[in-house]
Amino acid sequence: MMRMMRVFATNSPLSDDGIARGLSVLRAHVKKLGLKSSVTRDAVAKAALERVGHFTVEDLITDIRKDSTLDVHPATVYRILPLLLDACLIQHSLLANATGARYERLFEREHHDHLICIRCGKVVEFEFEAIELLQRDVAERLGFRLTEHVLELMGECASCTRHEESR
Amino acid sequence: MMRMMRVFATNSPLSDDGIARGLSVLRAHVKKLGLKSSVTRDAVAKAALERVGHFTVEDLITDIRKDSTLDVHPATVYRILPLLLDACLIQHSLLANATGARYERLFEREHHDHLICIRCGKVVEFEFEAIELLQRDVAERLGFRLTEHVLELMGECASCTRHEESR
DNA sequence: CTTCCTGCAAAGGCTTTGCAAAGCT
DNA sequence: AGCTTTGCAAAGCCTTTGCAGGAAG
Repeated sequence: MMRMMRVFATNSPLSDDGIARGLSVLRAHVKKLGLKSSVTRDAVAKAALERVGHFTVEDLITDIRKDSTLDVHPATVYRILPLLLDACLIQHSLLANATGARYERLFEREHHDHLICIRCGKVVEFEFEAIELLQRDVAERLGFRLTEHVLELMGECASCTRHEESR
Repeated sequence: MMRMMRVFATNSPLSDDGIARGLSVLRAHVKKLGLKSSVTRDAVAKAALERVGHFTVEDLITDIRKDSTLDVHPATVYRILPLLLDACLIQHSLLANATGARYERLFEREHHDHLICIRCGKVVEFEFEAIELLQRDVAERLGFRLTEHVLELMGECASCTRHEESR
């Protein structure tokens, strides 16, 4: 009962080994589809796996440019992302009010939901088992086989509330 | 305990009186901002209030064209929607995987979350108080003042599951 | 009569697509 | 050699913005 809610105040980076495992998963997935691995695909996957929080297509391109001499075209990233999604390396994350698609790493991470500060944009990740259970309960009662869910809580974080008061 | 979960299998239409009340709210809101009412604004608001489920900008334009001789330009609708949001007549609804912005009526409706069939797209609306309570609990524990939330459950509905089995 | 609203057209993001050149196996 | 992948440019959506004419108070 004590560990029902876990809080990931900071989303931790994936280890080098983890990144290597992720790349293997992608290569295997690509091969299974009868497609080919490539330097570009690996670079995009690596950039995505290295990212700590939520990211955009542009973030990936910037990162890749920073630590290699590659300059990957946006269109190419848009073509590679479905592969990463398919291979379960990343997932969509639809942070409300954000323009453009956001993603986040899924590989070797626990499921979590989001608590977003509407003032400063800070994102706290959490998992609350009781909520998960109730969600399954609702779906079942309504005759659905639950496969996925999105839960985003929006509000004002403690420090933003404080700053407001002191004004 | 018996009424903890309410299910709105069908989202019911707003009565004519309700629509009239909605329009009054909009007019008052517009006046408060020092702006002007107009035939176009009323038409957009009426179309939005009459809508039963989730809708897009294009839906509204189509509806207006259908029951009046007005032909409202998209740019105009995009300029009117913030007013409706502000006046709490409608709210954003970010059904995952949908392209383009979606809205739904908020005026004279209860809060609800969504259960979406990933096969046929059916949307069931529900409210589960226990989940709401836990959400507030999470936010509080993490120092947030909760103002809003989005919960969407995705899965396969009973009839889609049946059809699958019989294939 | 003054101010705001609307339609139109153009411009802005983000994303997708067609094509030819480059890269793998 | 035969295939996939990539970069580029163009096109596609959805949405926003500037402007001039029209409506509201």
